[in-house]
Amino acid sequence: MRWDEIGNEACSVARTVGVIGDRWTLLILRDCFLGVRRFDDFQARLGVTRHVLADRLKKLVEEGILAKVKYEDRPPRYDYRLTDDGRALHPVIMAIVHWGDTHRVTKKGRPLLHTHKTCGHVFDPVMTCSHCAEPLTARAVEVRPGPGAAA
Amino acid sequence: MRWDEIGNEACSVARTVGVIGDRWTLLILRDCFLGVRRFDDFQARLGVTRHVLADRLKKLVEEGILAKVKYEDRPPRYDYRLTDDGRALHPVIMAIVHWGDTHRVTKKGRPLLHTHKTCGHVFDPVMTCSHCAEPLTARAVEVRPGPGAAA
DNA sequence: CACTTGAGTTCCAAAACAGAACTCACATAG
DNA sequence: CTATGTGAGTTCTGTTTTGGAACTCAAGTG
Repeated sequence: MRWDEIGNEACSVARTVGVIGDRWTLLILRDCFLGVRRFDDFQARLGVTRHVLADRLKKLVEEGILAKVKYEDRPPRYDYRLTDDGRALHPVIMAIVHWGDTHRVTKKGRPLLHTHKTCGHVFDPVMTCSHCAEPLTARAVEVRPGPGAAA
Repeated sequence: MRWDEIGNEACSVARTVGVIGDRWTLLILRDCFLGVRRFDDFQARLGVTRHVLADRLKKLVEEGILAKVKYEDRPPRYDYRLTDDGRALHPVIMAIVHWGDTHRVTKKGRPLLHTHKTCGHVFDPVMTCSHCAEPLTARAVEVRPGPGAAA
């Protein structure tokens, strides 16, 4: 399989990975959620080559994850902002952060702390069941083919 | 920045991405959670080259995400199983699946349905706050430097 | 003995990447 | 009006990483 075909797979993981399953793309998204918007800021923070950054941003725009917005007319300047589809990726980034925070800790502790504005407390993200609201564990989840399953 | 240096970054996203932030690696993990254990099964399901598959499995074992377990003595045969650290990645995969299910749907519907054994219902994963148990939104989360923040 | 299975290795050409320099449009300073 | 700076890329070159296919090895099967 090649990467330009992965969007056609039946699996939702494959289709999502086709959009965000690139090392740099995930780091770009992390920075987007931290408020980074401009080309040179991404480049300086990530240390990615400008070449690759331009390519990834273009793909994210094509996929509707980021929007290129003109923020100045003369000279024309654009920045990249999360769309609603892009913001919907927040749980993915939170899940990734949390795994790093709990399974790849350094002696110094966590690099970032998350505060929930709604309740005002520092928190960890917890994956729960939309029906009973209990925290999910891998073993408590059963997977069955759905209507869109492959033949 | 090159990939062999990313594990030293202060950011938890970077450290996690250094472990699982590869296209094939995420698909391998998806299959692990679906119960796939053997080299040839991964290869057939993913369509990845054997070369790359061997490399990714080796890295996952080195990282402690998978364990290589002998399941037959003569001839010696091994399979790959999730460790506890690996199972802790379940929320990441669930978040990815859910984004695909909701933002990259096909007319046919979802390829897989998830049932929560605890409550017996088909569900969606919901990211919630460990403190107040409310569902999280990107805008309700405030990020501040923690003890392990970079200088 | 010929064939199959599981789990990889080896080889080569094609694609992606890192690093650095270069472009372009405009703004500001001297 | 030349010199410098800024934001947002593009181009160039040499190194890595892939994709695809074939090959190996150890053991079991007909």
